[in-house]
Amino acid sequence: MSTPEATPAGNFIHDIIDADLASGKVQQVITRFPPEPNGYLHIGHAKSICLNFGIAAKYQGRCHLRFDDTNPTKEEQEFIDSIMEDVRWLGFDWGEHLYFASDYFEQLYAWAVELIQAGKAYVCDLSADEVRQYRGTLTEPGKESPYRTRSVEENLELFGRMRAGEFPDGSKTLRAKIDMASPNLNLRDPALYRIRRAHHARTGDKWCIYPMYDWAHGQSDSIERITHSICTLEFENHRPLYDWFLDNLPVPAHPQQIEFARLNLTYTVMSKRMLRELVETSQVEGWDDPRMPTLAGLRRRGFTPASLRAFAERIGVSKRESLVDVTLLENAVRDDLNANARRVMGVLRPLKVVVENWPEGKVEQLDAPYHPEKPEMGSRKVPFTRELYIEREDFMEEPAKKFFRLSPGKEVRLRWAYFLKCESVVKDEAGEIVELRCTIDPESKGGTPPDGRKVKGTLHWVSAEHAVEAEVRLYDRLFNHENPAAGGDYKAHLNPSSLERLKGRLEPSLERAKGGEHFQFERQGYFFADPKLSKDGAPVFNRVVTLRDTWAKIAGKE
RNA sequence: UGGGGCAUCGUCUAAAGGCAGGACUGAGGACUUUGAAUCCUCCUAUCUAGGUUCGAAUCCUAGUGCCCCAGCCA
Repeated sequence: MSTPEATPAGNFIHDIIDADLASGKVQQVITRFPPEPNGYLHIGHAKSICLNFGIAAKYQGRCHLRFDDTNPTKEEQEFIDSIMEDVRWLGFDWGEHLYFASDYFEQLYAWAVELIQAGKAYVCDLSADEVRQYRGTLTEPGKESPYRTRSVEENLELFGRMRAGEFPDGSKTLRAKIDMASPNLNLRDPALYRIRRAHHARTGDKWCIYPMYDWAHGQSDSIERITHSICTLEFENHRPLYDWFLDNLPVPAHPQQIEFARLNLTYTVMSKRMLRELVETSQVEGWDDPRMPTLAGLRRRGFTPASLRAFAERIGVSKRESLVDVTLLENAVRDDLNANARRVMGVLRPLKVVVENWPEGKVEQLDAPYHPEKPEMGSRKVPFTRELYIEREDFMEEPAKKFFRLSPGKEVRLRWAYFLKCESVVKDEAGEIVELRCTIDPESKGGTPPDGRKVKGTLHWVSAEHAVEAEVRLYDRLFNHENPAAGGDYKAHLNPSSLERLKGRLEPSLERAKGGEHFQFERQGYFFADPKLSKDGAPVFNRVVTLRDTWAKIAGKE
């Protein structure tokens, strides 16, 4: 069991566990994360993973990884693999406690037989349509199935033949005999088994009957001696059924189901259906597209496991449905990368600068520290030459109020280099600025002139001759609506400019950047060398998140 | 309209009858070789109406609003 960081800050589930420990109801806390392998994990799952593994760590218990693989028509090995990879990447370790609900199929079958013997389950021949008719509605009770009164012997025989494959798919179900008049629809004789000739990723063609979620989940929890079975709010209505099974079966333990509110994040969608649709309709480049809220996507974008854990910690856990502001996530990754990412310089939209008083051909290697607060991170050399690029938006011919970057006659500092003064502006026939003629103060080498004069602006820059050209991908939110799933047509809210690809001019050290490395491009944001796209000597950078931009705020107000 | 849940700053989330606290956001300032980071200051909340109580976010009553449930999905 790994424990990434100490994580107190309690929630209502911790309170329940504290009470159970205090009363002696449980000695060791055991939780589980139970994904269905029918899709990729997303940040909502990360909340659950952090909760369950976090509890195990806090109480020195353990957390199992259990795949809820009871529906072979939807589940695939690809998803099993990706889920394990994602949980590990997030920083959690289930040790030897990897389980599959399908491991329990035999035991589940035996319990079903016992339920039949106890007169509490029966084989029903109603079609799916008929079952729906018989179920009643929210306000009216259901009708009992005509097959409800079959004898134990007949049920046993029929159930055995269901398993043996004697009946066609969908022709029969095994149902619990509970109460067709219950106001809780889950208790109106729920199906336990359906007949489905489908190849299962783990059991192959051994079975043609498969257990339903409700029948499998609680018993699986019990087999694994889970003490606290934590799930999302929509399963609250299932808890009476969860308990009914455990109360009516000779199970080894009766775990406690606890529900919490799932995560919703602004400017994205979280439903598996919608995410799948985005992938299948090529709105994104795949499950791991850096704009996706999947763990694979966030990982490729450059989010760190620590930042996701910190985010989970900050949003807390409760039963209130909420829509968490995505800036919380963005700030979590800024915090992590601010502390740990090397600073480098890269110009995204270049504007040429000619330093008139710098000799042609002269190259000076200047020392530039990698982190302003962590000298132990070392430094690299950046070449200074007569022709440079600066950021286009760092120059204004007619400066706005409070603009203290470069403009005609004004002086700024080039980071780690010299003070630079703009002498004149060169334009093309169309009136576009194509070049700046400037001079530097040779006395100001390193960035501090001996006369002690100050400048308000410091600019990043790169030597034109030495610049490495690399693809830089500027990612923005996938949707331009705070809650795209709310209205119905979420695709109408897709942000058309969620990806901008451009050719950056980067400082030479970046040519050696390896896929998987993080950087701060100073004054721009945090970037990540895409592990999938980067090649040796040809990195591709994803923008994880911009830096906070006070200037944009000021400029926006003017 | 049956049943199950949930209502606290803009957003999340604490407070188990005793000063409504924290984080993020926002506003202002200090510092700054990143308009970043850091530091300081400040603003903003108990769904409504009654009741119990010396005292209510918390207990009671009656409302209101939102979410979930009619898969042989999970």
